[in-house]
Amino acid sequence: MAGDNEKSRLDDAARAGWLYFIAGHTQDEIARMLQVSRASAQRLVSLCLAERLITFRLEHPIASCMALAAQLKERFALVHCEVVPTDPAAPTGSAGIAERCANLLETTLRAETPVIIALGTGRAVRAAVERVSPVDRPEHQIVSLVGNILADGSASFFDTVGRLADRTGARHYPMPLPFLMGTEDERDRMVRLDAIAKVKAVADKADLKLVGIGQMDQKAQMHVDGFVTRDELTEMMRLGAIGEITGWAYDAKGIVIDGGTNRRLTSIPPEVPARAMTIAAAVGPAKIPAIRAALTGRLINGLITDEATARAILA
Amino acid sequence: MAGDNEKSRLDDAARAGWLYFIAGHTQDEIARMLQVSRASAQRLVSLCLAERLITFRLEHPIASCMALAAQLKERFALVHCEVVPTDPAAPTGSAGIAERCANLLETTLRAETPVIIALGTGRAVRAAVERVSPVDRPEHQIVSLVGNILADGSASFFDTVGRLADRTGARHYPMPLPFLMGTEDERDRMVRLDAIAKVKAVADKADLKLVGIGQMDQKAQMHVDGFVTRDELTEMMRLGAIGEITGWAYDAKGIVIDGGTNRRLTSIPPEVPARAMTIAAAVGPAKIPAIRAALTGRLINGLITDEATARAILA
DNA sequence: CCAGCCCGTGAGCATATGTTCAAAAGACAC
DNA sequence: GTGTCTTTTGAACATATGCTCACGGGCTGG
Repeated sequence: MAGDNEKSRLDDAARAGWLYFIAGHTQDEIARMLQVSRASAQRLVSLCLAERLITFRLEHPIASCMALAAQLKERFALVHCEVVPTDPAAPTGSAGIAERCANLLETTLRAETPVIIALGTGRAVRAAVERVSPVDRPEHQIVSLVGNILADGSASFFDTVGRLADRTGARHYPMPLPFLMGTEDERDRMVRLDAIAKVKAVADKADLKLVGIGQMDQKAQMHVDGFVTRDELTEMMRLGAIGEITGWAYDAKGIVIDGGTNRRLTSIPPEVPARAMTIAAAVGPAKIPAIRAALTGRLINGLITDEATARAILA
Repeated sequence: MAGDNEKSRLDDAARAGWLYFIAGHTQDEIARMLQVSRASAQRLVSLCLAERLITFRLEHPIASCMALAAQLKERFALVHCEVVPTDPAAPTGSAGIAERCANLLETTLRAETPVIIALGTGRAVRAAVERVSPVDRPEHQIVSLVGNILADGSASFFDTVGRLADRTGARHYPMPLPFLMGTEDERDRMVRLDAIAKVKAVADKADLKLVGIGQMDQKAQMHVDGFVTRDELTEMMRLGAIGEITGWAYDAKGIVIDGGTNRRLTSIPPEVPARAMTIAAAVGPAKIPAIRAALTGRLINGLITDEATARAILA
């Protein structure tokens, strides 16, 4: 009659689970009702959970976001992942994303010990920085991962580092040099300059890197914003570029391409696989292959995105 | 922006609920994740429950039984109610019922202070008694609610009192007198006999009364078992009888009928509404109207039945 | 601009829950 | 039966949860 015992044990487990979760009794009460010790009642409730006799259903848009985040975290071994509900009003709307990124920055800035935050460029990062509420944390350091001088000599308006430093009083290290140099040789000489090497040294010690992800297609932000010419873009696409992080173009496997603009790029090169907390903020159908590749290639170990994008990445 | 706050609060509640119930984190961990105090995390989890953002589903036959029992308890203000799964192998099978009744008896017998248990007759009660495991409790008392001599002078085999007393060593009070007397007058004289009056006195102090419910139709057990003749049965039906407890016939409203065999019945009359714990064990489609009437008329304040019957009673 | 109200907060405590461990109860082979 | 092995149990402790209360920040209506 082992089956019977087994069965009646599960029955009791179900009863206990019902009384606990649905009727809302304490385990003490349940113990009395079922004529067992409290410890046994606890075991029954555990068993009910372990045997999956009881399931939880969360009736809220957030639920699927949480589930997607957990899946992404699992699948790509991320240290951090957040998925926000897709705003039906603004499908590309990164409002939620920006909010979460800002929150992440604030959390990091709230740390007792001095921290170093490295920032990429792009609308997502910019929006995040804009939402950080001012706090006086002069002991922290903010460092740029990307040169912010355009090909035409003008400064990019994505001065994320300056903005964040404004809000915190932190020491900051912009990269006052062109995004792209004319030749590989020029780039190599430039990054060896003492001032630039120092910035790199700080960036290498960053506790948190927050970056955007750009897709490499005809509408690549990098080109639209004037960082690269159409020809340069086309060449990178020919070399297999599918996305870029801080300007570093990579292919569908998330491997950084050796060639094209990457050879003339002054940005701090990504660490592969990412060791420091390296979080990308990216949303939108166009960016999906780029995000997936970045995750696959371990260029990042954290992601903040929206539900629709998360779903597509996992699909 | 009140709506926004409201919404984001619910979002957080949903997040907290997800992390708590689905991901299985502690509220402390959740507090850290959501950047709030532990107390607030607790409030969010509560809110999630209060707003019914999360629902529990118990995938087990027991679940519906528990729900039905709770409904019956609520609807008829019962002090005790148990619903066991209907055994598909034996639809009339009272195995589960007997088990539960036996358990109830054992629990009662386990009491520190001396208790008085009153028993009715019928298969359900008999089966329950058979399943009680022997314990030595001589300080308790077992008393019969029903005379067990049939019209033909033979003893009913439903000697529940004797059986239970055997198993417990308790003092017991059978009712060694005919179930029905010839006339009302004879009955009145009989129940005034000192020996019988004493039994009644004990029964009136009973802590637990366990009884069966009989339907009053052509297949009434009371008739089948030879307690009443076909004519007597027919008369009671004409008077509106729909069920009986310890022989006392009652109508569809659960009101004990004044007339017919009830006037010649020696059984201890029911207390209406039931004050002592008065629990009926009854199963089966045929008994449904009788059970419902007994519940409605407060002839009983406890019920042990099966799922199918419970569902029908509530329908 | 200010006082007053009110909601939300966190500290601290009472309760409830989860876990460990030694002992009892069965199960099984002999 | 009898001894051994495994399983289950309850006591005791360590954590986690729920609740109360006094406080503070923000909104509202002068």
